[in-house]
Amino acid sequence: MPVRARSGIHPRKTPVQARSAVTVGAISEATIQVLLKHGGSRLTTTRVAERAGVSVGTLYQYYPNKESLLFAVLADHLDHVASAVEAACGQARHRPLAAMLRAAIEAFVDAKTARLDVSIALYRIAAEVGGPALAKRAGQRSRKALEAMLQTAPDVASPPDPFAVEMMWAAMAGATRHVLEAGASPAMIRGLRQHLVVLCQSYMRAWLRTRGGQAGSPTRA
Amino acid sequence: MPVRARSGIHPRKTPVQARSAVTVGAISEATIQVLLKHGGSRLTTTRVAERAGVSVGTLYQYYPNKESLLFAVLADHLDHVASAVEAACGQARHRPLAAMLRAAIEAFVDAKTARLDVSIALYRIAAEVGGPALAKRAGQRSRKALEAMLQTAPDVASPPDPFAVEMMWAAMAGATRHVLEAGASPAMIRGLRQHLVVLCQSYMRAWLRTRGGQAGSPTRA
Amino acid sequence: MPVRARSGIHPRKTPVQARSAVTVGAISEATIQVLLKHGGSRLTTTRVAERAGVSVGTLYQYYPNKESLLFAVLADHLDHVASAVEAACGQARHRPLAAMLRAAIEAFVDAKTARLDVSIALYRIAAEVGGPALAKRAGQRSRKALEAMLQTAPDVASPPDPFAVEMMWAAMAGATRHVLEAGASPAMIRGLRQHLVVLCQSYMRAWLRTRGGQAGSPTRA
Amino acid sequence: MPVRARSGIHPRKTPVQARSAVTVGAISEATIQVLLKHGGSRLTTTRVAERAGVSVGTLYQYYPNKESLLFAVLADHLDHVASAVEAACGQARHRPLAAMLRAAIEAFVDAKTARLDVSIALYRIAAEVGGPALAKRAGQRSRKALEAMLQTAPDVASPPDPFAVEMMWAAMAGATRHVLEAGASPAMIRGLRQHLVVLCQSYMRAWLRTRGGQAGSPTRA
DNA sequence: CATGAATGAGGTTTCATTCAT
DNA sequence: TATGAATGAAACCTCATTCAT
Repeated sequence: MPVRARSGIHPRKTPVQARSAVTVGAISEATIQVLLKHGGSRLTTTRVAERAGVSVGTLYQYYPNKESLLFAVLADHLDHVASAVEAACGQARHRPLAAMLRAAIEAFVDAKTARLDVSIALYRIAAEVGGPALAKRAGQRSRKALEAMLQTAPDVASPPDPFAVEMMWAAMAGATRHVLEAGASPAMIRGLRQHLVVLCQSYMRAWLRTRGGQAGSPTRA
Repeated sequence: MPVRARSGIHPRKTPVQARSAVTVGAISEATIQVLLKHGGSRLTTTRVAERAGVSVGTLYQYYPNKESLLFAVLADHLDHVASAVEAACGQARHRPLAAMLRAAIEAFVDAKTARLDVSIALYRIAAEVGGPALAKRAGQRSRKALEAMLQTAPDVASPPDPFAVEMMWAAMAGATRHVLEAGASPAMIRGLRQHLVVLCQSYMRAWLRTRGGQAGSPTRA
Repeated sequence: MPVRARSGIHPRKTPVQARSAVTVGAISEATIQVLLKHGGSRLTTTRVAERAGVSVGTLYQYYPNKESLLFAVLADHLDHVASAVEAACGQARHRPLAAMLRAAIEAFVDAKTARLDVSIALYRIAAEVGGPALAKRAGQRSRKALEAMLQTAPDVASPPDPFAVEMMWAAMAGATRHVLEAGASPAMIRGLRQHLVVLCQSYMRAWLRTRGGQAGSPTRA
Repeated sequence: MPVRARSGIHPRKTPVQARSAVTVGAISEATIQVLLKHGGSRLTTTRVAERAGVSVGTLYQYYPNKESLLFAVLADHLDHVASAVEAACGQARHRPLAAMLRAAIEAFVDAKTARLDVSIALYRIAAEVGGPALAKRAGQRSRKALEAMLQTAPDVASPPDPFAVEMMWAAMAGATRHVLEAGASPAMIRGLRQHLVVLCQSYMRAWLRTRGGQAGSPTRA
């Protein structure tokens, strides 16, 4: 398997040997540790390598540059979360709307808060590392899964349109980020987990109720 | 009240001569321009000064370091948004709940999207610049205003507890950030503006409906 | 009285008006204060002006540049010490050798330690400011005075040659500097004051004893 | 024993590869060269690196900051001098007092004047670089050695107390500094070397003569 | 393959000095 | 005369990246 492009954001080689896999894992983990301990602006390739117990040179064998390293770590995290949502959506098909939403949202929040520190650390670098682009892709996966799930709801006549799902997703992801970045206490996170369900359930119901009229028309004052 | 700290995040001095005020304004504006044109990691104090038409030394007469410059610009923006929300909340007192929420939310979204590019640029640097701390403070102002407004709603028996308002605020602020960072089209922003109203209205109503029982209990599946 | 050279190390103008004299005095004192508080490398013209309660511009009206300011302050101090030694030497004429030396040495140490902090602060900048040159001039005055005094000693047949006096002066000035820079305790300084007298007395006597033979020949082992 | 401090005055790492040692040596030597050629205030890390034939980055791999570089060079010099004194004191044990003192003093002066330019250059930066603290430590070594040596003098009943030795050391070190900073001619240095011996011999003898009475009482006038 | 010494462009910050007001 | 805002050269230091060993 040939080495890939010398620059760009993709990993340089795929770890096929056991040793490589261990090294890559160590580097990934070290990246997060350094991020947590020193913050984004103090994250240097040398420090990451040191923490991972390898030399800088070795780090550069697996990642063509610093950006690709951060990109990979962030992508991993987002993929992991998206997978969790997909799995939950798959399992909740054909259940009532409320149950569906609860399942999806709890899966999302749990995935995000399983390693609270990691989530927060990654929010910090997201902006400098193509985070929005990555988030878009990961978000699409989640939204696709949500839509597919919603199609199977027995208590919903016609499923919500993509925009409503996008909106709900924005509220879920955005509110979660907002709360975590504010320095969430465990109690706060439990509250978020519960209320996000209420919020999405009521939004979806409200939306479905008005779908006959002008899409998305909120109650007029 | 001149601040003389050699370090820290607060401005170094307050202009006493007329031309100083002009200079400070130019630096602020230049910061945003550079942020927009080059992005956070390419923002250098030299470039900002150049763009502002002053020397680096001048920049450092007003801000003790780069961070304080970014901090000040971000704080300005957040203050501006918080003020917009406060104003809207003040004007919407004693109107029905739905109208209240619409007013507040539209004011918020409008303030955030009036200068779309600025908002997006500032999201990019927020993490590196004490953004969360600032956001917390600014958020508190907004939430206070929202709570005070909600107390005067004629069609609400007992007003929502602080946590519900916090949650709603997280959804508003978070969803808006999410949408803007995803590269919002004007149509998208209009959708956001409308749907955020639906979302908050339905959440508030759902919350009020259940306030007799266990606070925040969403519908069980 | 015309303004002097625009550059160089000499004060720019001589204070003829009362106001000027006050200003110059304030600047001098401020220089020492800043030196004590911040150290030589943190001494800036702005800080000195601030401390003196004038603007930088004003400072530059009296001193053409930073070096001249430090030079002036150092010269003042050395002149003051040299004058003290001269006065003591003048008063001790015609007294026995031991009394002469005691008078001169005590005057020197007292002048140097009257404002301990100032002496120490000035040692710190001496090297960067033509200190050695200044010290040479001030030293010459003191040595002249010592020589003149020694000529009048009733218990000395022929007075010591200039080199012996130079040597003694080096020991006095050098040992004092050494002790003060080491962070002298008051007890230490009292010890210095006493022992320097013993040291110089015995050196002079030893020297006079051997002056018949090869000048400066120490006892052979 | 690699030291990793990002700040402070200690070297950053110890060379493990062969070429590192060469680099470190070159930097040390270059520091002295630059000091001699440009003086303390014109000594910049860039210039030192240039002269050493390495890049600035390399310099900063071994010294965390400029101060630590100067500190190291100064410490080297003082250690070297202290070692010379120690060696001389070791060899002169059990010889008569006068011979002892001559040996120690000549060793000291010779060590200080072997590279006259270096000594003078280092005096210039000593004040800005923790020189007094270093000098204290190095002085202690020398004084210990002197005391130990004096204990073995066959012609001295009871050896001088520590303060007398401290005083003598202050005179030796101080006078030498004074003479060298004044721009010593070779003849002057020869004179210093001889007369310092007389001075210390006579002081010690005077001190021993009076040790029965009040310690350190000089002859009363 | 791994290592870690070396590179050097580039960023941040300071401060002596000037000059319009 | 006094002021203090402005200047900008120059210093310090970092860190992504390379490559000889």
